[in-house]
Amino acid sequence: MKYHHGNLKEELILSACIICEADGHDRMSLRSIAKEAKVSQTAPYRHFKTKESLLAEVSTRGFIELKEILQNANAKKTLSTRDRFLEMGQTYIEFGLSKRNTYDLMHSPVIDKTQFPELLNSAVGAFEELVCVLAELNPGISAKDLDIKCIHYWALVHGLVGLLRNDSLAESEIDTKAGNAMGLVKSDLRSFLISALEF
Amino acid sequence: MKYHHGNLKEELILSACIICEADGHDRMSLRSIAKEAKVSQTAPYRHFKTKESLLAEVSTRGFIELKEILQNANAKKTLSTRDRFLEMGQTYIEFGLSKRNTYDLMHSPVIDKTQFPELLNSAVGAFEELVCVLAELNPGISAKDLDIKCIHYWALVHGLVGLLRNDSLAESEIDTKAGNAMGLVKSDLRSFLISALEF
DNA sequence: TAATCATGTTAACAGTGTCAACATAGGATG
DNA sequence: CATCCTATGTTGACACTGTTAACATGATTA
Repeated sequence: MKYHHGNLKEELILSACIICEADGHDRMSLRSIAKEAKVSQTAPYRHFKTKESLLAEVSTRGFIELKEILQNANAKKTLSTRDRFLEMGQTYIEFGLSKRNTYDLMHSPVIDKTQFPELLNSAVGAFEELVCVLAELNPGISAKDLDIKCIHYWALVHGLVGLLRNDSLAESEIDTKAGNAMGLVKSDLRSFLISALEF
Repeated sequence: MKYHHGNLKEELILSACIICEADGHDRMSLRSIAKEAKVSQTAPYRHFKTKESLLAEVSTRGFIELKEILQNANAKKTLSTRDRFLEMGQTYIEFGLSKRNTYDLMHSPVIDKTQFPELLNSAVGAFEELVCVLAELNPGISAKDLDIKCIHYWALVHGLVGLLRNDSLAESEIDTKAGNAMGLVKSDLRSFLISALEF
């Protein structure tokens, strides 16, 4: 049995990604990850200065994956620009709903993005996918208006994920207007996005 | 010196509100709150079954305050419906930015809202303020379309807060498009909301 | 007055992130 | 080849956390 693991850093990150998505980043302990890699509790400290920096790595991978699937959605060249845009919106929201805990980590304030340039870059990268379609969708738009449109739609899908993530509202047994509306949107995301487009 | 505190529950909640906003809910410990109330570490457990339930109380008060300030914004009867709507949007966003940590707690998944009916009610209450203005702003709108509009704007402001909260993007030294756009929106929130209205 | 209940206390448990001190594997250097 | 250095691992410890159990006392009620 060799003393050195050989690939510990990567294995720790992968374990962290899995545990983080399974249990939520706040329930994830460095020790449990170390144990899963069959390594001592403090071994991770040879690769990550702090727990936060490991989480930053997980978050970064989340943004990278997000960027990739957004790119894929935008790469369906048989679709019209408008349809690709809708596809991207749907893709984003589905990512936020299926990778709940990872998505949560990605937007959690426990990680100070300014301290992790790579993380910041990956986050910006995902955002810029949206800029691309919107620029294509609105030829001749001024830079300022494009910026505003980007923020608008980014906020829209991001906010929508935040709301839909709240099962408490969407699936609340209390029959509130909010609950109804949420269910309505959730059941037909595409229609909602279209109507949002036409606002 | 009396053995019984007399008003411990309320004092704990108030302390929790302060500490939570100051340090963030994840850095807040029950023990520190107990210490601040000059009471033993386990005294809070006579009033709160778990830390989560104390946080739920803090969150509830956040939503109640949010509802109040939204109501206040909507109560400025000298303003047009449209201006009141804009006022509410601005109010919401400012709340999210000034009470960062509280806002974060209110939307944090660490609290399972389904387990705290009072919290759920307060959250729905705030939402319904938006429903009111939008109904007034769009007379004769169908129930379904109203629902969709509500979700749309709620998601928009909620998402915008989420993005603006990320100082990493808004104040990033990296001169990205995202950063530029964010600063643009932040500097003139009202214009942004107006343009969002006209989309 | 006596009994009960709400509300406080102390002691302890298992779990956490993190650090210091130590040990060895494997490559670089003489 | 021998030696040293650095990367990477280990053990042990610290202060802190949420939470429970067992106990004590203040206030209320019969």
